[in-house]
Amino acid sequence: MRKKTGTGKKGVLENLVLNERAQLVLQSIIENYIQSSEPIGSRTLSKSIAATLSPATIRNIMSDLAELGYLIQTHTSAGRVPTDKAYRFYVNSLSSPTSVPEQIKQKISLTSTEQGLQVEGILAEAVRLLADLTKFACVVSTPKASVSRLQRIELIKISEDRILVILVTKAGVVRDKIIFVKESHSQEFLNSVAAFLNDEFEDHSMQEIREQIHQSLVDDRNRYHDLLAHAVRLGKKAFELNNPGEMLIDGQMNLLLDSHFHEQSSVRPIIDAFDQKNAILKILDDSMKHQGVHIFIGIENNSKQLQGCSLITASYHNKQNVLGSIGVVGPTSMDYKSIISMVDYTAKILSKTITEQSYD
Amino acid sequence: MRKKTGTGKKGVLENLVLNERAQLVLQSIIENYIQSSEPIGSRTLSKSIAATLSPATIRNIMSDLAELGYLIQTHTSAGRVPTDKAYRFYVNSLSSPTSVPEQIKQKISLTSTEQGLQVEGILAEAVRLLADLTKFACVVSTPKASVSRLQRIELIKISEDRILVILVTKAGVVRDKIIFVKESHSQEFLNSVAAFLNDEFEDHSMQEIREQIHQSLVDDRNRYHDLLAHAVRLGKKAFELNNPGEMLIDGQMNLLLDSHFHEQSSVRPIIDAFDQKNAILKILDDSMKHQGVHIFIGIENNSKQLQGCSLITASYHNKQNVLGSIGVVGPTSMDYKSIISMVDYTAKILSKTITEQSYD
DNA sequence: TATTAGCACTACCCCCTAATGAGTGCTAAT
DNA sequence: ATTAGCACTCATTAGGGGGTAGTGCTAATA
Repeated sequence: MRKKTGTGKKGVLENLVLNERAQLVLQSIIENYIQSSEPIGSRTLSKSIAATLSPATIRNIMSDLAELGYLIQTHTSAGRVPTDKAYRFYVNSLSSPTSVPEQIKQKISLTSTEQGLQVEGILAEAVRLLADLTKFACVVSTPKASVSRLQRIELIKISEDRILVILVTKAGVVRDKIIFVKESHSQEFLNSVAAFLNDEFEDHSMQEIREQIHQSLVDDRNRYHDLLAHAVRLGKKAFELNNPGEMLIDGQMNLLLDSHFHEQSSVRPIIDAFDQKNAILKILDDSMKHQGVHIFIGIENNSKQLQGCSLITASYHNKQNVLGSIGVVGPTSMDYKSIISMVDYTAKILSKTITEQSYD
Repeated sequence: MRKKTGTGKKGVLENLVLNERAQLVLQSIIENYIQSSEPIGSRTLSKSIAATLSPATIRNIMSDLAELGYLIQTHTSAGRVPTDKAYRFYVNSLSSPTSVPEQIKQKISLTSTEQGLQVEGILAEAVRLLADLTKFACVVSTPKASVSRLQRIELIKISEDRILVILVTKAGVVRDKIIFVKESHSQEFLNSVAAFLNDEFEDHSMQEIREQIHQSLVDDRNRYHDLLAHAVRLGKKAFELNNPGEMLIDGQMNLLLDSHFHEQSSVRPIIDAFDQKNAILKILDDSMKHQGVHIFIGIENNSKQLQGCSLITASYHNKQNVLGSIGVVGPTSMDYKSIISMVDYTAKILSKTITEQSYD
């Protein structure tokens, strides 16, 4: 801690804003640390920094930065390490995502449409790609059922008491599920029910459909209309929420092998978070609310388990709707600049690919 | 190495078969090592072993066992560690799978059928369950497309140039895929094509179907029959192999956190094997050929990457066919006895669950 | 007044050493 | 055939010293 020697002395602090030089030093520390993941000392910094400043001057600045909570020391005679607050400063100071190097752009391309894969397949390819590029763990949330709009429903009689329901959404997601019925229906009958449901609900969101069906169930008039009554009852079952695997994960292993996590124990809670899914899903959901890249740094995460890492996410969409988000989970000391641009670019390519094969 | 002192002296070796006491010692070493994963010395063993043998005697026996390749020393003055050959001996000496403790049996139950999940969902639950129980990595191969028999095919017009193909197999696997066509077909026409294909191919294996379709393509006569010609052409596309994710993996992380793998570096090749999939798939495939539990110990694996671990697998089936295998990937020093019984029991429950919801 | 050189101080890291102890192989006694 | 005894090996641990990268403070300097 640096002693203030006079009343007029202000150090790096001026109206709670870092002065320019302090910003430069902080940024330099962060960039150095991101590269080496080892505490940065004043001497090292004095060499690597653009402006010519002596180690002593830098020490003074660093001392102030430490006092303001941007830096910490692991022990007395060690160099300094950026805090989450520092990363937040750093990230905010970055403007919009920088453009991705051409050679990496070439790697980011999704070929799965050619193989007739559906959305899930495309997502799987995207998340794998991003994991390979960033060398961190990556996640992508599958399109939310509630916002997806119906393209087509099909009912197929599989056995006397089982009906296969196929739901195709405008975004190109195909969901199949089997429902059990007490009474047997002929395929012809199922066809008319399906036709009715298609007529009634095409282009409606799943959420709306469920609500309307619920409404109809309450409504007594339907009871006397045979087709309608069955349609409503089957429809209720068919549109009931089933969300198998709301997110895809890839590259978890990268975390364990990453040098930024010096100790295994620090990765453990993150792994647990992956297993439980909900904390990460929450973040992916949140990031769907606004355009562009979102950054969640360590301590800022509501989930305790995720306070040892940072997430960088971006939503993907088709022509009509925001469908989900894709993101990277890595150490707080990750290379934000390049990761941000990769996530941004990948999300854009993903959106483009999905839009191309959507049905509207 | 123990010096042979006379012509009549035989040590533990008698006609290339270990004598009873040597077997006991070896077994005891292995069981100790499985528990502690630390080299076993003669003194430790002398205490834990049932028969009363002095450390010196045990040393002699151990020396012989080492000479025969059952044990190795990490260094001169260290205790001894079982080799893969020793594990093979140990595993062979175990009779059939021992029964699973009641309290674990209760944990092994698959609830996903109640939620209307299909085969993939059941497999996912099974592999997760097994990973949780064993604390190792687990894999399961999805039913092989080639042996699955057709229950139903459905063609749904999605847009002018896209048709959604739904394949339902007797085992209850639903596969959907989108095929692209140059000329537009009406839904009615697609229905008759589907009806034709269903008539023709129900209960045939995918393999057979592909072959017959190929045959028909060569056959000139079909050219003049419009429906037939289209059916054949669409059918060809529909039945073309697409195998998204032929195996499901869970619990990879367990390996990295396991104490048996002292060094991270030893897990690396295994992780790579998971990524590449084919080596593990090969083993799962092989294990489908015979009933019961299969054990692959370290060096016995053809794949170099897998020589640092053991696999325990068992096939699962429905009433008619062997469908795939489920297995555990763990250290060569895993607790074979209990893992074997868990895999065995899980595979049986899995078979039962799948059989119940198969269509024949 | 801001910057910097100088200096005392701190604590980690690395290397060396010595002591410890678990384990072995061999031999001779039982 | 078994075991007690003994010399020997070698990993592991603890302790000590030198080196080093870093700090904070003070006083000199521009």
